[in-house]
Order: sequence, then structure tokens, then C-alpha cells
Amino acid sequence: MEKDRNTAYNPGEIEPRIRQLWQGKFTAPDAPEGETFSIVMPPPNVTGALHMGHALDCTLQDVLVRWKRMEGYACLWLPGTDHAGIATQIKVEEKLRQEGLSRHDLGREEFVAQVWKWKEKYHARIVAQMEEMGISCDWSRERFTLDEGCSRAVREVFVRLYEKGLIYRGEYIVNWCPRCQTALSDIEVEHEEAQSHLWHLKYPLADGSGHVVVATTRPETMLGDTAVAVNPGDERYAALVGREIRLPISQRLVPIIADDFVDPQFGTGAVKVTPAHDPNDYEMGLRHNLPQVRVIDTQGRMTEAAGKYAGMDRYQCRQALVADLESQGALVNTEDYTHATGHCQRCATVVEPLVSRQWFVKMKPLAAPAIEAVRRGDTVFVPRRFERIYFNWLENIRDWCISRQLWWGHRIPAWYCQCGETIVAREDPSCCPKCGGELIQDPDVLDTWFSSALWPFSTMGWPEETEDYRHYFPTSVLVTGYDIIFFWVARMIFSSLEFTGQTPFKDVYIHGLVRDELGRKMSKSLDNGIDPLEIIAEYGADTLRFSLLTGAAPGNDIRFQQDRVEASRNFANKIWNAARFVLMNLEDGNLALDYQALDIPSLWVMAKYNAAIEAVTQNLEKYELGEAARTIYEFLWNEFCDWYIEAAKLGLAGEEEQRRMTQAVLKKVLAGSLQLLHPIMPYITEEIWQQLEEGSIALSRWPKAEGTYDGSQFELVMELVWAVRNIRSELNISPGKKIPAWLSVAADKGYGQLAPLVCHLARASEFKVIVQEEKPKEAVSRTLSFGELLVPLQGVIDIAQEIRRLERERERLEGEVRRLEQKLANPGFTGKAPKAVVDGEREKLADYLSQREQVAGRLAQLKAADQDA
RNA sequence: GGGUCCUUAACUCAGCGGGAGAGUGCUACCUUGACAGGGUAGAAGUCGCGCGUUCAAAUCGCGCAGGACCCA
Repeated sequence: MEKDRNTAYNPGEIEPRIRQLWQGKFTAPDAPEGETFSIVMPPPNVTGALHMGHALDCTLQDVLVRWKRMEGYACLWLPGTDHAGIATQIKVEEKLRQEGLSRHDLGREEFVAQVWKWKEKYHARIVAQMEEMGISCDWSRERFTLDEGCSRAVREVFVRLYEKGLIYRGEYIVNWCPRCQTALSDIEVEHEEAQSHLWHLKYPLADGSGHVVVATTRPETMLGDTAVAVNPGDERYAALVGREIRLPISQRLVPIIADDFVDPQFGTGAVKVTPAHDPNDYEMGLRHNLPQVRVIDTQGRMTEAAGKYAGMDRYQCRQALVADLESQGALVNTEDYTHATGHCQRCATVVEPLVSRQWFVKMKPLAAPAIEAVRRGDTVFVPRRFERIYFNWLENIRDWCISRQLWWGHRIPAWYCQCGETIVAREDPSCCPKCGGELIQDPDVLDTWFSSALWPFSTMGWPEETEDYRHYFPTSVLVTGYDIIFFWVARMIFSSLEFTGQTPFKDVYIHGLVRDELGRKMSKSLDNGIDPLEIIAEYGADTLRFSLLTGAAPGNDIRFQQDRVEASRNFANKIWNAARFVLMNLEDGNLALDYQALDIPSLWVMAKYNAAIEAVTQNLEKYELGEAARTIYEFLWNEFCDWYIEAAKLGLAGEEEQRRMTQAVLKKVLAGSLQLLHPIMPYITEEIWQQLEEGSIALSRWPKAEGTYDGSQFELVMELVWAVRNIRSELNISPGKKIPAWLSVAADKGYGQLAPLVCHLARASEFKVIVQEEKPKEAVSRTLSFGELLVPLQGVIDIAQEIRRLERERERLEGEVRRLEQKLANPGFTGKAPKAVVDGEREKLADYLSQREQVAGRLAQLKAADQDA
């Protein structure tokens, strides 16, 4: 680094070179010695580019892995990507639609081939992005949920669960997306409030003796009604239960039934029951043996059973039907109503509950051990509160619909024979084992999350007991967002318990979402997403990482702010320049540090450095990564740069011995600080390290606090310097002008030795210690914890003003004294508070008392002088 | 309906039992041989409101108000 060039840190020039240097360095050992630390990366979807959420997720993992690696653990960080069934299929279908094609025009095989091409393209982009983030994962072990090994694990799991009776095929009401043409699991449906209406319909009794009014948000489903239900305790309707209704329009006869599910408070207390198109009605239908009349098809259109509305879209039908009901006098009234409707998570289409035949995982037997494992602490959530969310979900779990009517994904390993036989097998069967007949494989694929659920062990080679599986499973920690606790974390835990007998990770570190500057979720529709690569291109990866890390506390959302990014960039620049200073001032030759010969500032900086090592390490251990980042920031900027470097300028100008010592301390503390910062800002720390030390910082050993140092002498210097600067500023004395600084104390404890430091740091012309001598009258003073600082300046001082200032000071001190005296007079406090706290308060009181004396004395002196004048 | 989180300086957020912190912004001064992406000194807060627990509450409990989210 040369003096007049590169005064600003330029990440664009450095990062590619450093990435080159790291190539191949993060491959996990096949036969690790000692303790291991492993993480499997939550695999990003191959649907598109990475967003800020991924950047955050990667950063957190990388910080942990880099730190543990430096601590000497054998580390595996296994990267990979997810095929993301529906999401990816939608993307490719969109692309085809722009070419005027549908997936059916291509056929299954060709379509899947197209998706693979898409996958290759985006996979390459994602990998490039992750590399730019500077992450230290083991690319040699990269996996994809649809690769051979993962597919094998999926099949093994499916077959085992089927054989155990935990996977079954059955008819049930499921969430159907008419746009994606597939079933969805419960959690893939997002509920959104919408303004709608509540239609009150008049349903006549079959015998013409009256009518019942029912309220509904979905009038079009009345064509499929097979009952009217009331609460059994509802006296208004008690007499009607068991009688029949003649449905308007269709004229079908349906019974009036009593069921606890009906809320007497809702609407009129009577509800229409459509078992084929509503999950609750479906259950009610089963309880009462009601027929299912399907009036809406998989496209969201009315079926033949809808009579004259057949073929209409469900919403068209609603309009037409309401109009018809109105003209027949069957519409009592229309009420404005807000209610939640389910939408497809991937395409936002309103889902249609439909009865269909799907594959399910029986959840109760799998959920129980998963709840137990977390209760026992086999896996711990960080922060802890997320465990409640996890328990809540698993405790109320329903069976998991795992079949999807898609083409992109793991094909369900089930074959059907005309003879009625169903075969579920690890290897593709060629013919029916029962009758020898031809087999047809189930056309459906599995829910993407079925394969993701196996990720921590399928990637390690399971069901084989490979070396990696033996060494690195279970993993140490999972890092992911709270939004996929249900989708993923819970499912990995129960799958892993079922198939490996262990929880898949010891800790789960949960982080929040990255939001935009206004606190909104980043989304395509708002177009408020920020591309991590753009930030990296402008500010560098380290800057992005640092701002993501310091942006929030664990588990909380982060607001991504440009200001914050700039502040982080400035920090990088500060480090860069501090390093330039150190490097410019190092000389060749032996820089071994003689710890017995440290000067005042060096003792202080070593003490602070040790404290920083401990604080950073402890914060990392607690997963307080943001706090760790702030700790090292404060040390480097506010202690090392602001004070030590400034003091070191004096040491560097000194004699040979002094100079050498200063150089050695500068080098040691800088190098160690870079190590503490390296997990957080890997590039800049590596770049500087390359000029400072041997080898790669990424493979260096994490610093340890050694020895104890007394920095108290320098603390005195700091107090003196602050006081002088404050006076200078208050009196508007230009920074260039030197002024005298006198220290008045009751007893001189060798303060004279501080003179060179005080003069240098405070730009003082002289530093004089006075004990018994009379204090100068024309001087401004500042109260210190160990004495009084005086700046004697003849003719410049306004004594009256100084008196006013001192009076304010005295008032302040009296307030403090009063407060502490009261506190210490309270027997409750002295009796019950810890001794250290009480002693601390006593000490404070003593300090304030002596300061008050000082101020009072000074005031008396000045007032006397004032009268003389 | 059940649950979680948030409310601290103008803004964005840390802190979560012993007299309030950061970054940005603001004011004043400064070409200080590492750094103007910088330095120095400042101003700025009944820590949402109320009640309780405690010797001591921004911090713990309860209630209320506003905001965000999850589940049904």
C-alpha cells in the first residue's frame, strides 16, 4: 500500500482476487480429527435470483462457520439448491405462455427437459451470487433436491412410510388451485381478508309451511347443498330439525340437521351445508352421511350438476345465481362482510376446496416424537420463543397432502394395475406381481417439502451410512427464517427422528425477514426488492454483510436502509486506513513483543483488546452476531483508531526501543482485531492480513485473551485530554493553537510522566502538575475524577462567565450527592442490594463529594479575585 | 377466536433489574502526514400510557392504547 494512493478501500478490485485465494480451502475433511461443526445450507429455490433474505441467511451461516473453523473445528458447510416444484414449474410455464405454448403442447418429457434447462441457468446464477457474498461453503459437496442421491432418499422414505402405514392414498377434501391445477397442503394456502358480502337466502320448507334463512359468503355453492344445519341447542330451530328443505333453483330436497359445529351467533344461526366444497361442511357431511354434490370442477367452472349454470366460471355463476335468486324473491338481503379467503401461495389464485384422491402422510404418530424432542432440548430454538410456534403447529397438525398434480418433482413411486393392485416400490417394477399385468405409474409428483424434509441427511448420503453421515450428522445448527418453521424446520425434525433416530440439528437459529426502507416486505408486485449484487457492486460484500448483521436483533425483521449501508462502508474504509497507517510504519526485522516493556497507551490498548476478544467470542457463542459485530466495530474505531493510533504516533517518533515496541503492539492488535472481524467481513480482513501475516486469515487461529494489563494510567490521560479539548472548544480556541494544561491534585502520584501524551493528544504547550501552589486566577477549569484541570490563559478568560459555569457545575454535583446520600441512607438498599452495588455507590458518592469540594474551593477563589478586580 | 412480536433521541434500531446507547441526521470548529467515506466538541429522550412487584423498573407482572405478523 502506498501512501498517496488507495486512500479509499476499493472492494471491487480486491474481492475477486481474494475469492481466488480461497478456492478449495473450505473443503471439509473426509476424515476429520477432533470436534466437528456442520451446517447444511437451506437450499435456495432454483426459480430465480437470490434476494436479500438469502444474503442474510448466508451471511449468518458464514459468520458461524468461519468463526468455528478458526476455533479449530473440522467444519462442513454443505451448500445446495431446491427444485421448488410448483414455483419453478410456474416460471417455466410463464415463459412458455409468452411463446404461445402450454406444457401440454410439449408433453411431459419435453417439458421436464425444459425445466432442467431453466434449473441449470438459474443454478449457475445462484452459485455465482453466493460466491460473491464471500461464503465459505464446501462446493465439492454441493447437492440438489432432485439429484440422484436425494431422489433415492425420497424414494426410500416414501416406501418405508408406506410400509409402516404412515403414507396412505385416500379421498379427502383438499385445497385445489384452479390455476396451478394441483392440490396444495394446508400451509400452502394463504388467508387474506377481503371485502365481500354475506347473502341471506330464503330456503323454503318442503311442505310449504314456512322457510329458513341461511347466510352464506359463497352462494354459488348452494347448487351443491345437501343439508341445512343448525346448532342442536338453538331453540329457534329445534322444531325444524329432521324436516326437509326444498332448495331454490335446483328444487332438490335436503334435510335440516343439528350439528355442534354451527355457531348460533353467526348470521341467522342456520347454515347451508355443501360437503363437496367446504372443509367444515365436508366433515359435517361425513358425520351425517350426507351425499357430496360436486358443482365446481378443477378449472373453477360449474359442472353439469349445476344445471343451467354448467360451464360458467365460479364467479360468473355467483352473479347470475344471485340475480336469479333475487328475481325469485329468495334473496332476503345482502350484507357487507369482510372475510378471509384462501389463496394459492405461489400464484395467488383463490383456492377451491375439492374432494379428490390424494396421497397423505399420517401426521400424529410423527408429530409426537418431534414435539418431545424439542421439549427435551435435543434441539433448541434461538431465540427460544419460536419453540412455541413450533409446538403450536405440531400439536394441532392434520394429515399432510403430499401429492401434487405437477410434472416437475419426484414422481410418486406407486404403480397401479388393472387388477386393482397398487405397488409401492424402491425399484421400478416391470409388471404386476399379482397378475403379471401392465402397470401405470402414478402421474403425480411429491410436494417439494417432502424432499426438503430429508435435506440434512439425504445430503449426507443417507440411507447409506457414509463417512460424511457418520462425521457430520446430526448437524450443529440450522440457520433459517421464521417464515418456514412449519414448512421446513418441523418437517426436518420429524423426518429425521423417524429415519435416523436423532434430531437433525442441535440448534435452530431463527432470523427475521429483510424489509424495504419503509418496512414493507420486499416483493415482486411492489417491485421494492433490492438485489444484493447491486449493493455488493457499489459497496462491497463486506459492507453488505456488516449492515445486515448489525441491522437487527436475533429473530427480528430488518429494515434495509441505504444510510446504514453507507455507515458500514465507512467502517470498512476506516479499517483500511488504519491498516495503511500500521503498514506504513512497520519496519523489517524482529517485532517480537516484550510484554514487560509496554508503555502507558500499549498497556491500555492490550487491556481493551483482551476485553474485545472476550466480548466478541461470548457474543458469537450466544448467537448474538449483531452484538459481536458492534463490539468489534467499537473497539476498532473508538479505541484502536481514536486513541491508540493517535498515541502511537508519539511512540513511533521515539527511540529505537520505544518505536519497536509500538510497532509490535500495533501489528499484534491490528492482526488480532482483523481475526475477530474476519467472520463478519472476510474480504477486507483477508486482504490486509495478506500484507501483515503469513497464510490465510480464514485458516488462522481465533485469538485468545492472554495476560492482564492495567490500562488505568491511560484512562487518566484520556480524562485530561477530554477536558482540554472541551475547554478549547468552549473558548473557541482553534485546534492549531497550543494552550497550557495544568493539573491540580492533592497528592502527586507521578502524573508528570503523562506529560508527553497529554501534550501530544491535547495539543498542549505544557503539562504542569501543581500540588500546594496557588492556582492561577485567570484560568478555566474542569473537574476530573482525580483532580482538577486548569487552563491558565491571561486575558482570554471571562471570570464572571467561569463563575457562572462553576455554579452550574456545583449545582449538578449537589444533585448527585443528594441522590446518592438518600439512596445510601435507605436501610432497604444497603441491607438488600448486593455489596458490590452498594460499594460502587459509596465510591461514587465519595467522588462527587471531593469534586464538589474542588468546585467550591475554586469558586471561592474566583469570587475573591473578582471582587479584587 | 387463539397466539407472538413491536412501541427508547428528528429517523432507523440496540440495550431487557442497579441513574440511557449506536448509526444517520443536526450545530460549531478543523487541509491535525492513516482516513473529509475523516477529526474535535456539542445539542437532543416523563425509554407508548396506567397499576403493581422490588431496596431499586426502559428492563419483571397485569391492564389499556396504537402498529406488525402468525394460526384457526
